[in-house]
Amino acid sequence: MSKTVLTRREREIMDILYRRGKATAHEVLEDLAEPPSYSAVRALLRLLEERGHVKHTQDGQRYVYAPAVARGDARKSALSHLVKTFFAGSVEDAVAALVDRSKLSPEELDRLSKIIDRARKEGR
Amino acid sequence: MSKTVLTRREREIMDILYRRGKATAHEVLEDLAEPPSYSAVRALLRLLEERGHVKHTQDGQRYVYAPAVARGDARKSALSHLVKTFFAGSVEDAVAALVDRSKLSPEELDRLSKIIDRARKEGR
DNA sequence: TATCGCTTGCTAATTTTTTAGCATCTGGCT
DNA sequence: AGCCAGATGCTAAAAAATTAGCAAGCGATA
Repeated sequence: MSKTVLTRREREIMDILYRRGKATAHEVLEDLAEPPSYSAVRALLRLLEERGHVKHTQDGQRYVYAPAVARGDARKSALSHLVKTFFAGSVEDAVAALVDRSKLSPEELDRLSKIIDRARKEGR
Repeated sequence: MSKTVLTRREREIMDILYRRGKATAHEVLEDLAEPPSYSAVRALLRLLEERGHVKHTQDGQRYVYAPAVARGDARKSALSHLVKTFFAGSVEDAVAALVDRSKLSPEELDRLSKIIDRARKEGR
């Protein structure tokens, strides 16, 4: 398993890739808050690829980068880390914080109820 | 505003502090997966304090460190970052993933239903 | 074909992070 | 008093990350 702990810039770039799904070096550069040079971004992407965090496909003459691990898996591990770190492992508390903190529309709340009901059924 | 992006070690240490609430340098060292020297940990803690991420209180002759920003605020910002990055801003999707991914007991599911009901009432 | 605009590959230098080690202080114990 | 254990402060060295710059390839187009 490759090193899971990323450096600052690496983390920033991975986040952008997860947000966009995929991106060229230029697009990554655009999204960086305090952008370094274009060269620096390319170098980082190359490094990330070397370490297995990212893969690229060729589109015409340029590279399009995407996270190497599926969005779903990344979500799972990010969630589990967050729950462990900030909510002492309590999923319930985490959900509560999410729901409380954001103004959800009645429709969204209904859908959440459904999700919970479904979990209840699947559970037995 | 102090720099919000932490280095690798800094992030690791902050996570430990959030998990434990507070900790001495020794305790932080214990929890680190690939621990450096005790000196290194102390140096990092000092740095983190200097940059305002951490504060310490004195207990007898040793320092007890704790995150400088309240757990609640840290939760909020971690959640919001995660939702933005991995769920395209959809709180609903994030909650769904949390619920799906973890085996919750019927009691927990009931409590979640209540949380949602409450949000519904507060919403109008 | 000549050249412009875009790309990548690579290298080397700078900056930042990370680390260890030593000096020092304090409190308890013999 | 003298000594030990355990703590901090500080500094300098080592390692890693971050960056810029240059060489070179490719395709479009004048």
